[in-house]
Amino acid sequence: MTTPNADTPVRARFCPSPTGTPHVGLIRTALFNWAFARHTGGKLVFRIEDTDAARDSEESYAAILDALRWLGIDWDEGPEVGGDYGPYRQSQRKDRYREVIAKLVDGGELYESYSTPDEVEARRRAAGQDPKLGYDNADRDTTDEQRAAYRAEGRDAVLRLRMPDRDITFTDLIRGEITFPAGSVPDPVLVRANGQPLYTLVNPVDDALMRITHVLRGEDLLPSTPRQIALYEALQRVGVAEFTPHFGHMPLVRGEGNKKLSKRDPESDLFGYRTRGFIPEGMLNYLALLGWSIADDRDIFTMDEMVSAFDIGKVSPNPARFDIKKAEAINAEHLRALPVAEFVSRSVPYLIAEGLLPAEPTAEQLATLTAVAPLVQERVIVLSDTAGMVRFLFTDEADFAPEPDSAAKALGPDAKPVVDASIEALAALGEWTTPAIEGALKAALIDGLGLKPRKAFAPVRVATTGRTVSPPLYESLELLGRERTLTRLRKALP
RNA sequence: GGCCCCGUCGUCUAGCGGCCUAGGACGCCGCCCUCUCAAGGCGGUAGCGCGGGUUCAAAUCCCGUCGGGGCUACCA
Repeated sequence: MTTPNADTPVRARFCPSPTGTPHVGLIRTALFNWAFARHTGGKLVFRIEDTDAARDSEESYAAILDALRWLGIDWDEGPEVGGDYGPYRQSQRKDRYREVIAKLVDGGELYESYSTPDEVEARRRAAGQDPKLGYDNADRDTTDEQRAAYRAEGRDAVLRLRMPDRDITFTDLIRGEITFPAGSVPDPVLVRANGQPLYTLVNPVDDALMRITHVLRGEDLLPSTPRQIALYEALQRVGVAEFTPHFGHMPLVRGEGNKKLSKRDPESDLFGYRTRGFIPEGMLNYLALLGWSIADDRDIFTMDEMVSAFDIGKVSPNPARFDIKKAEAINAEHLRALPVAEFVSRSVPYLIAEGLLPAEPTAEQLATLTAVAPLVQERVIVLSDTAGMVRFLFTDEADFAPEPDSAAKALGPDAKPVVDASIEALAALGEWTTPAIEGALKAALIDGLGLKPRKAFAPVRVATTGRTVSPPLYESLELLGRERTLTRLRKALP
């Protein structure tokens, strides 16, 4: 088979069909194509495969663009950026398909098939075979007379590609040599009876017209490769394609229970992660780990690092399980690596969503947030966690109340002496600073009441921050201010 | 059923014939640090599916077997 010359510039592509919300497996495919294109200095072509009007939606199309832009996966040709091989939405390429179909028909590469699915199944059963075997190539040699008879009956024909009568072998970029025996792939339908081209036709045709050199896609498409190779060869014979691209089949992303992560599975929803506060750096880094590794002793890296190190040949052929714990750990690492100002600005939308901040936070609110940010940054794994950590700073006294579980643990009757002593010590405090607060509380509770630190600070923490888990106590109190601290301590116990 | 792919700790992986009494990461457990929780540090747990070959030597090569997965539409 004719493959691209080694010096042909790389043209990879990402071609989702806009059905449903973006799936993490789909994004992983986009990421690897992107990294491959960037690493090789080639182009990434982005094409929308919207040939199924019944399933495609404009919302889904917009969601895919949103997803790629959020993640920073950019494309060189495609929707909204244009390019020399457009249009890049298949729904706008109908005329091209018509031309190609005509060439294939003229070249004798396609044949009319009048068998209905029911008839094929009946023939399989009659022959004692499993209907799952699919089409039986029965119409390959239909005569002109027979065709005329079918048409006279009012039947319409689909157009099928005649599969070559030989083994089809290709070298997969990830898996090595793969061979499909002759006769194991039935002649595929390329054009519907109503004249509409199918994915089986338009996907390879567009790859050919767009001069795609490398097809990197999910392993689920591996079985369709032989018929695509056969089509490429036909396209070359009729002068539409110059070569058959290289193929690389990436391992599937699995969910619980070893099955392919389904679109229906909430775990597969990319935007679910964004809503929780995964950041692009963390999401991408984790997705990259699903089948690829940058080194044997490191798994945290930036996309620049990925691009310079990426090698499609080093992608693992094994299916990978989407592990939320690991994803969270990776995200947390990237979150901690953010400059404080960046952490703050990325947290704000989540705090607004939680109702802790108004749509237009004041300078004072932002200053408070910036002050606690370093304390919370290393305690959260997703940005939405920030809300729980800073709620105590952005809640009015009238609305403030410790979380019931925490109150039950730390604000029982035996907390009274602690709270009273704390109020007394803090009210008398000269300067309201972290060291002063620490000194006052330790003197009053540890030295004064003779309590263990663990016992001493829990009531104060819960009374003022509302939770047993909070940013460091003295710093939190300093930020809260003396008046609010004392108010909360006084209201802490009935 | 047919065709194809895959098989190293629970999970993701490194490993491409000797550097492996198998390395890293997440998880989990313990210790240290400590005002809570994290972070950080230290330590631990746990794996080459099985059986044959080839070889002086196999996680690495070959065959078989078992197991898992994918595809099998006039969807993409």
